[in-house]
This record gives sequence, structure tokens and C-alpha cells, in this order.
Amino acid sequence: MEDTAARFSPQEQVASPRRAPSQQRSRERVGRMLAAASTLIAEQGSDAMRMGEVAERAGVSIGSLYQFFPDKRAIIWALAERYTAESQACISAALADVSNAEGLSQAFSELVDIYYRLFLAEPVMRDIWSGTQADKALRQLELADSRANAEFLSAVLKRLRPAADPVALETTALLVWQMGEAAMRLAISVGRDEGDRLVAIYKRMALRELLAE
Amino acid sequence: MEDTAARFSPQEQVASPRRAPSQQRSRERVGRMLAAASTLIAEQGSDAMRMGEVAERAGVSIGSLYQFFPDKRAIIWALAERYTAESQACISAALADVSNAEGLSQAFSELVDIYYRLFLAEPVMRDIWSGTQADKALRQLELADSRANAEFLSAVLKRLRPAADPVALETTALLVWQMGEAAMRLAISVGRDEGDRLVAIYKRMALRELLAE
DNA sequence: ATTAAAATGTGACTAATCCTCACATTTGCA
DNA sequence: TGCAAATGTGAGGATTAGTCACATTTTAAT
Repeated sequence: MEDTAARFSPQEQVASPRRAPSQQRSRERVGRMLAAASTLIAEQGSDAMRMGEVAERAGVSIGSLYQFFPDKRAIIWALAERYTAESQACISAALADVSNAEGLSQAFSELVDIYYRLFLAEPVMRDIWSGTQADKALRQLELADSRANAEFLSAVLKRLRPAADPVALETTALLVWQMGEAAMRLAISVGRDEGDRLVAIYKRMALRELLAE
Repeated sequence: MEDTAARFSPQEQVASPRRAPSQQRSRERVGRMLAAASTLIAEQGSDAMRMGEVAERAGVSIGSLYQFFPDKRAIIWALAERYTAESQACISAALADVSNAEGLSQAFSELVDIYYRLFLAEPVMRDIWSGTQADKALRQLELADSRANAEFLSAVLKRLRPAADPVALETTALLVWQMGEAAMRLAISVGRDEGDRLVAIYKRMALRELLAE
């Protein structure tokens, strides 16, 4: 099992920036690089995004781009990190004060809606979440992010169901979370109407499991 | 990164074989090409698979390879089609005679196990299902396959719950199916123990929804 | 102010790889 | 047999990620 996993990933690590921007000048330029990448991904998708075009739109040379982002994945990774930080904050806030079944029901429902709208509205993130599947290192980021998000959910579960096995609750939370992302990817690709129905069904299923005794 | 072919086809269509092998000789060679591709994907993943190496291992020239597979995605697509045909047959058989709730419960449970084992055992399929996410055309194949599989499930549902809205049952089946695939992808990447627990929880959730009144 | 070191910037160039194409060979068949 | 269709070949075109030797700017210590 573990060896098969190893066989699949020639251990692709996302390298850290060759160099952190320490001066004002370079910090501004890095900002322009990220903005250019974001625009291009929204317009064409991350596969079609060319490093040369990112540099050109940011008004820097290709060499400067590679000074701060050691490879193409690094700049996509940087955008993904920015987004995951934002969404974690939002999730944490939404679930912080939940203290009973009804509250969970409402908070969870709202959270799903927030996420769904985010997926629909943010082309860069849609592209990254999809593209992510083919990239081992980005997939690890996605999984780590899912675990972090699921942790908020399992914290609530542990409060509401103190008698249940905590490990099982963590597993449940992780599964429910990933299924939600899958449901949304599906919802996006089937069109708005069926997508809305799919998300509603997902909510029902998830809640039944989360509130089960 | 991958998929240079994409820039030649803005439509993201997977072209059909430039030429169908009509003579015995070429049919054998195409078989060797597919076998070589399958081996290489199992060994290194489809991204790392090089067309030149496929040709070399199959004992044909690069030109011959491109004679029957117009681009790299086409050969991956061909392998994917082979597997989806096999699994559809297996699913159809498992669900054919289901006529009551208990039967569905058992058949569905077995089906999940079969699929789970298939995912665990077949590296090519694992790679293709993952890589698929980054490729629009392959994603359409996956979705079409999911719809086809879900159709078997929704057929049973319509029998068992004739009062329910048929369209809603179809949507439910599709969602349950895709969630299952997501659960399994997750199960694979977290290791055997947690993976087994995840699949068990998925089964419980799916069944509750499928059998709900 | 001077100056050395560190940070930053540049773009021609390399390497890797997908895919094409002009031409050679083999097969089916009238 | 002879010819058209099918099949086979591999050097080379084209694209693009990523490198590197060198130029310029900033920092900071004397």
C-alpha cells in the first residue's frame, strides 16, 4: 500500500522560493507576477498559462520570475496558499459558536452555500482545484487543507457527541468534507440546475451522518 | 507541465485514431503500443510517460505510434475506455437482479468493495482517474461513465421507490456514485486503515439516502 | 563618501518533448 | 503481375520550461 504510493510519486516536492523578496522593489514585482498569473489562469487555465506571458504581463523578465518562483507549479501553489488561508479563516468563524444540533445544521448549511458560491465565482480556484488532481504535491496541499478544514467540523462533532469515538468523528468529518468538494466539482460540470439539486442532496446526506447517534 | 496537445485543439476534443488498424499486422502492433503505455503508466504515471519510450518498448517507431494515436491523450483515452467498459459490465451484472431493499443493500455493499479493490489493485486505473481531473476531455469521459454507471443504480431506485420523482432519483444516483469515487480517492491517499473506515462510513451514508422515503 | 557585498534584474540559450512529414516498405486484390 | 491502399520510419520542426553568466541597484559598514 505505502509502496504503491511511493511508486506513484517520484517524490515531487514544491520547491520554496529560491529567494524571498526582501526589498520594497522586489515585493512589488512579486505582487505583479502573482496578479498576472491569476489573470492568465482565469482567462486560459493553468495548463495554458505560459511563464513567458506571466513575465511579460507583469512587466518583468523571465529571469526575474524564476528568481522568486523556482518553477511553474510554485506560482500556482502560491495562489492556492493565499486562497486556502482565506477560506480557513471563514470556516473557522462560521463554526466557532455552534453549540447544538440546530446550530450545526444551520451553520453547516450556510458554509456549504458559501463554498459553493466561491467555487462558482472564482475561476482561478476552480482551475487550481481541478488541476491539482494531476499534481502529486498540490494534491498533498489539498489533502492537508481538507484535514485542516475538517478539523473545525470534527471539533464541533466532539462537543455534540462526546460519547462517540473521537477518531471516528475525525474520519467522518474528513470524508464529509471531501465529498462536499467532489459534489461541488460535479455540480459545476453538470450545469446550474442539476448542480443546485446535487448540492441540496449532499447537504441532506452529510447532515444525517453528522447528527447521527 | 503536460498536455501540449491542448493548444492545438481549443475545443479540447480527443481526436479519433487517424487510422483504424485494418490489417492483422497493425492490429498486433497497436496491441503492443497499448500494453507498453499501460506498463509505463503503472511504473511512472501518465505524466511521466514519454511517447518515445512507448514506441521503443512496443518495438515500433514514433511515427507508427502517431499513426494510430493522434496525440498522447488518445492512448490514455484508449486505456481508459477499456477499463470503463469492463467495470460497466461488472456493475450491470451486480445490480441486475436486485428487487428489494435488502437486496440493494447487499449488492451495493458488494459493489463498493469490488470497486475499492479495483482501485487499490490497478495502478493504471488509479493514475487515469487522477490525471483525468486536469484534462477537460477526459473529465467528460469520466462524467459520461459516471452517468452510465449511475443509471444502473437509478434504475433500481425507480423500481423500489416508484412514487419518487425519477429525475431526483437520477440526480441522487449520480451524486452517490461520484461521492463514492471521491471517497475512494481519499481512502487511497490516507492509507489502508483510515481508508477502510472511510469507505464504511461512505456506504452507510449512501445507503441511508438511497433507501430514504 | 567610499566601497564591498548582497540583492535584484536580464534575456539569450539549453534541454526536453510532442508531433509532423516526406519518403520507404508491405499488403491486399483486380 | 502490378498498382493502390495501408503501414512503417526517424530526422527534424516547434514550443516552452527552466538556467546561467553577467549587469545593475540597494544596503550597510568603514
